[in-house]
Amino acid sequence: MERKEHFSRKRLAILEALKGTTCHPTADWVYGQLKPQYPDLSLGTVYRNLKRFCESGQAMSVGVIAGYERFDGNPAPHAHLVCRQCGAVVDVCGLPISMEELGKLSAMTGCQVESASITLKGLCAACVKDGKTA
Amino acid sequence: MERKEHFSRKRLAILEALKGTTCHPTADWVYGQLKPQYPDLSLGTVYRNLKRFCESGQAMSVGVIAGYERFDGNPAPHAHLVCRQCGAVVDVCGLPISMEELGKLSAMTGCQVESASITLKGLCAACVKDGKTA
DNA sequence: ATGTGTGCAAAGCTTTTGCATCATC
DNA sequence: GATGATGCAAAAGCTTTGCACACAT
Repeated sequence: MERKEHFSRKRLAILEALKGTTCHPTADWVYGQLKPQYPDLSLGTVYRNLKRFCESGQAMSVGVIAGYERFDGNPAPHAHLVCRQCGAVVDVCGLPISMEELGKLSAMTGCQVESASITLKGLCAACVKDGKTA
Repeated sequence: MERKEHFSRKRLAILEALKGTTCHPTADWVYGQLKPQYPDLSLGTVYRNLKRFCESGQAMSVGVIAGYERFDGNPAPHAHLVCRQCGAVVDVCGLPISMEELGKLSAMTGCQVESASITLKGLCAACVKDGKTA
């Protein structure tokens, strides 16, 4: 009993929308982005597919920020900065955690560390420029 | 107009419950923990106070894990490991990010990095021992 | 006394899910 | 023709909130 996957246009469109942006969108953002082109798109479908992508490794979740789950179509490990002012999530390169460190941690703690994610908090470049620092 | 804070017993109990555990509880866990001693405790009160503690810096949020927000009464910066099997959140010492690194990142990206949090995924020590590794 | 904290319960919100229908293989 | 995918809408579930009352100062 092989499991066949039907590659629907909408699924592909959702994946492309996700991979075509670096804004780490919410399900609703993807929905709004695709709705004009696919008027009969359903929000449930967006949720179903995003979840599917995360499980299959084609995408990942950045976590729940301000009540909304944020997704990331970039599979390469990298850090994120969450702007406390505008809520933007921006990629940050120069990940300072190595697999070596993870191995050390595993040995020290008795846990089995499989992956690490770094989340920074602060102000994004745009908000820094605005100078509206609270 | 100074703002007076009334230190109610329940508020103190909630804070103590949070600081007295390392399990990074949910609001519901705290509620269940205190309910026997405070039969008229309300879940809303737990939520209100946890939120308050986070805003005042007496506690922090570890984020939303499996649909529940997890809280941490330990103000010292440290990493967390989320067990993908049992959902436990355990503290991990030996934080490999320095303020120096954060400064570098700020300069490189134009952002203003204010704090960093590291979240590891894998198996907690207990689940490693059980050997039920999927 | 005054103003804050709480209980209760309803509302709010994102996300999930069931089922009939449609698309893909 | 089968089987997987989707639309629609209801359900689920955590969290928030309004209001009247109780408590701390």
